Amino acid sequence: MISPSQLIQTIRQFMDFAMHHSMRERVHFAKTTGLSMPQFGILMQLHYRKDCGVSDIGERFDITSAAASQLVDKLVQSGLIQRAEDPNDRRAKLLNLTEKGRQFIQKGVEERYRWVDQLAAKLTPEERAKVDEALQIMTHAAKELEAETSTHVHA
Amino acid sequence: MISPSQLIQTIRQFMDFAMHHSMRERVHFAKTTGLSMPQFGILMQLHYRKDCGVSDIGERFDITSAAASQLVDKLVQSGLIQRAEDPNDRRAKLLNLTEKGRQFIQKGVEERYRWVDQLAAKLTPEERAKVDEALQIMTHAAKELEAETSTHVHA
DNA sequence: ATATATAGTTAAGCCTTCTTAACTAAAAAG
DNA sequence: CTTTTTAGTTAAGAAGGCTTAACTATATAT
Repeated sequence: MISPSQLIQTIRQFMDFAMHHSMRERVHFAKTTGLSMPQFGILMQLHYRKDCGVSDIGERFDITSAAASQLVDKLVQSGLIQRAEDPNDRRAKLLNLTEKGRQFIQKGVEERYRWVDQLAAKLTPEERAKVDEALQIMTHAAKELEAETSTHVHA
Repeated sequence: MISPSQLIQTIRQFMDFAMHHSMRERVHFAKTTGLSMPQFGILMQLHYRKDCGVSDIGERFDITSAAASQLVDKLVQSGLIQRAEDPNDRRAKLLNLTEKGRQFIQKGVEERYRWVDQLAAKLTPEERAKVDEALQIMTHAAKELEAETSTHVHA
């Protein structure tokens, strides 16, 4: 019987490792592609969520909409994201990755997940099965959590 | 039988979620404490690795030693890290968190891992056991990988 | 011993981000 | 229909990060 606090400890420990490595790869990828970290962050946000508004970006990164608008504009000019008018609310914009932006992110995935690949290579077949199952459980829980939270927001 | 590529896919998917949430919490914590992201990054690096040199910081974040030195200096002046002379090489510095710095990081842990707590709460006891085991396997593999890589560097 | 390389600091200046404030346009509320 | 709120943009200026270049001090190599 695993206590919740032990589990949390285990997850945190792994997340610490994962964050540490991801951050390095994130920094490196941004640097080699000539993107600033804030710009790269926005790209990743749009990779994760479609149809963001400008103020969603601001909220996500704790900056004003003005700042978000300026950053977004640079990415639009670089051709990495597209800024369309929302047909349901003509004040609002729908931000999304362009095809170029998607390819850009994709190109970085290999590099950004090099650590994951190395990690996976170290596991035995039985370990692989266990890890695969566990992380699918976690991902599933994460998706549920997300669905709940977004309904709470609407409520 | 889980193929390596499926496993990698599963890990990446979870890491995507984890990174996305961690980043938000990271940004928020830095903002509320008045730290810039680069400064917070250095703090986390020192949380992770003791006795860093200034140039290690530069290497980690892909900036020049000059830039690293300036950022480090600000954190020293805030009393969050200490910069001692390396007795084995009097040119070099040993950077470490101060007690204040450690408390600072610790205070942020609760906030930064709120998502992990929520996630853990959604699991059944059996799932907890599976996830705990799997992530311990991963953390173990990560530590091994780290040990290997650092010996390769010395070789 | 002399020369070279390494670790770090400092200063000048550039560039980006970010904020505030003023503005436009559309939606929602009265 | 008027007023108010909301979404986003623009411009000016402040703040911070980053680079280059010049420098000090220590360690290593010849």
